[in-house]
Amino acid sequence: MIVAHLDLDAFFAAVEELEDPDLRTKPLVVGGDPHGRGVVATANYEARKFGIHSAMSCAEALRRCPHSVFIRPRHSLYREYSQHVWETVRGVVPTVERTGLDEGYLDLGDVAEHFLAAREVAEAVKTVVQAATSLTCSIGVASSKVVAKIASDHRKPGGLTVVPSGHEAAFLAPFDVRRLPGVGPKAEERLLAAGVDTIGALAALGDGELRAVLPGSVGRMLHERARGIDPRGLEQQAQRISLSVENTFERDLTDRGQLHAELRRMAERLSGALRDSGRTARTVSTKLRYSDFSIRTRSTSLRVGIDDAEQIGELACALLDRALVDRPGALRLVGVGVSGLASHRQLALV
DNA sequence: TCTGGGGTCCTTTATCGG
DNA sequence: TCTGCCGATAAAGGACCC
Repeated sequence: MIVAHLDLDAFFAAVEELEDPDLRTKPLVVGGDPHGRGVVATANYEARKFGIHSAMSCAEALRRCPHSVFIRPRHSLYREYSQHVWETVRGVVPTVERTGLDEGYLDLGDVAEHFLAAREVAEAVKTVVQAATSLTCSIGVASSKVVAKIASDHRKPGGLTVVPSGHEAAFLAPFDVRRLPGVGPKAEERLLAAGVDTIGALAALGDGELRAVLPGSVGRMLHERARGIDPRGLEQQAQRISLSVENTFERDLTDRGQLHAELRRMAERLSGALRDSGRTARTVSTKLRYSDFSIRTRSTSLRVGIDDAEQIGELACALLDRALVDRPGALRLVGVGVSGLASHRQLALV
């Protein structure tokens, strides 16, 4: 297997720069309101010089660089650019698995029989993407998804990193363990506490130590990936299995009338999305986030699918009330989700 | 005054019928 | 009647990703 991971550089910010070239020389933050509770979605490289990065609160970003330009994300615009990018990529490499608007895997085994040829194909992809969209990307090429993904991030922006087969473990070894996909804040904390700070150190762990630090199937999988072993192939684009809407309030809310009104607005949006796609949902879930950031969810399933805003809203409000009886308190966020989706016309009995 | 919004997948626990 | 146990399914929570 020869697979490439392609990642568009600072995608949202790069698109905004194309739309308004004056932004190119300025620190740019695409995200929420810097005076509210938003976080940074993407910062351009000018802003990153000030230590601003994704997931940072916008208030913090403003503090670090008071003359930053803040822009709200324009997702439909990014979708258009993304579509153009991936159409262009498919012109060179037909088998592609998109994993986000701005990233995906390319099957180079289809078009190159060795890593030397794969490098040239990857160069060609970068060139055509830049020519077609003026966007730059970084690409990693390797024998597995996990190695390709880390390689694409290795030399950003605009980088190309090829890891020939046989060199996977040595390539991965020096990186911080947090760089391994699947290691989030929790796993990182456990690993660091056990003195495991690099991917190489994780790879070198014995079975017993591994089970003590990261028990279960997650631990085994991460241990394998740390050695560059990753059996995943490219997948077909999967169907959506859930839809949800959520909103964080400017200030925490306790008023049930206001909360219900918010849920009903969200139900309207979900109903619209369901109807637009000709689907119904069997399960409705309500999510609550309290002032202390803890999360509760309540869900209920019906025997038949629904797409009606009234019904979804009614159920969502009832679930909220139930949750608030179990645990009263001020809420900073509520959300509604639907799952158990089925297509209208082809009610396939399984 | 920290900490978004959209998702997926996995694990644990509760519940129910046999 | 009481008590496991098994398997299925729903509900809830948690971790993670972009």
